Amino acid sequence: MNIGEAAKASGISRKMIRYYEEIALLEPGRTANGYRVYAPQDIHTLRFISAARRLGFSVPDVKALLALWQDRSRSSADVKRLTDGHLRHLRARVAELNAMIATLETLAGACDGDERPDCPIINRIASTAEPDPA
Amino acid sequence: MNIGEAAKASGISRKMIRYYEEIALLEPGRTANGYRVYAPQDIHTLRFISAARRLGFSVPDVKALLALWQDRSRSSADVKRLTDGHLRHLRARVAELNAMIATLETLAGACDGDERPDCPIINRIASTAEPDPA
DNA sequence: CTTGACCCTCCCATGGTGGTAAGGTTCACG
DNA sequence: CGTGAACCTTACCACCATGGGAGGGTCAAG
Repeated sequence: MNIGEAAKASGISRKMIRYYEEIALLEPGRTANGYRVYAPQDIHTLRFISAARRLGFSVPDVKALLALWQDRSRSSADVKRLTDGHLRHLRARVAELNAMIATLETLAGACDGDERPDCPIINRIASTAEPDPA
Repeated sequence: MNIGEAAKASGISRKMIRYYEEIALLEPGRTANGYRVYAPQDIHTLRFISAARRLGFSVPDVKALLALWQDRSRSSADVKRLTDGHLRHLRARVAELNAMIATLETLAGACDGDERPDCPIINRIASTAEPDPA
């Protein structure tokens, strides 16, 4: 299986497949002329990577997950620990984004959105930016 | 005002202040020996940038906001349009993250987290990754 | 005059992803 | 058998933000 077919089979671009190899997430074989060859197990690994990425795991986390996956003597506690850390990260990010959304919704709701220059959104950003009264 | 003082006054690192200058968000003066000099207006601009970044606006968006801020004949509709676009982006991102969180919470909830290898989290990622039955 | 605290520019790294250029290979069709 | 398309290879560059560091200039206080 060539890299092009592997890309189709895994839904990962050729570029990213080469990148994942570069950072040692997988190690496909090579033909005599240097072409990468993907065995079914490599495709499975690529799809594992893709699934983990879709769950938002960082590439280093994916690397750790792959190692755990391939380690038959892993403890599920390790997987759970990694997942819980990732969940904390995701929840923190969502909280940040929700705070931004709340502020922006308030401001946008107060903005007339007409042809006049007066705008609470930009006023708010500018006033937050005013020099310290100190 | 030197870059160090500007950094303290704006809460933006020296590195980023130079970067913002490089991408033409501001243009401080220079002393004879090449040191950057920040006027009060520059500090205000830096703080504007910081406030907009904290609201999650991308640097290109911040550039547009700065231009609108400095344009006394702007229409508030332009500001609102930009903000609404940003809001859509934020909401979409939150929805993605929430979907990941929901899946991961379910899986983590079903994972014993003990010393045994069996783990629904990794099983799920691996089975999502199985070859197409096709 | 030395020392320490600044400042300068230039390069490198990250995390993921895309592009592109210059070259080699393989295959099917004529 | 030749040739062109469709692959493959490596090696760069880009993005967005941000941080680090090297190597060197400047300035003020002691």
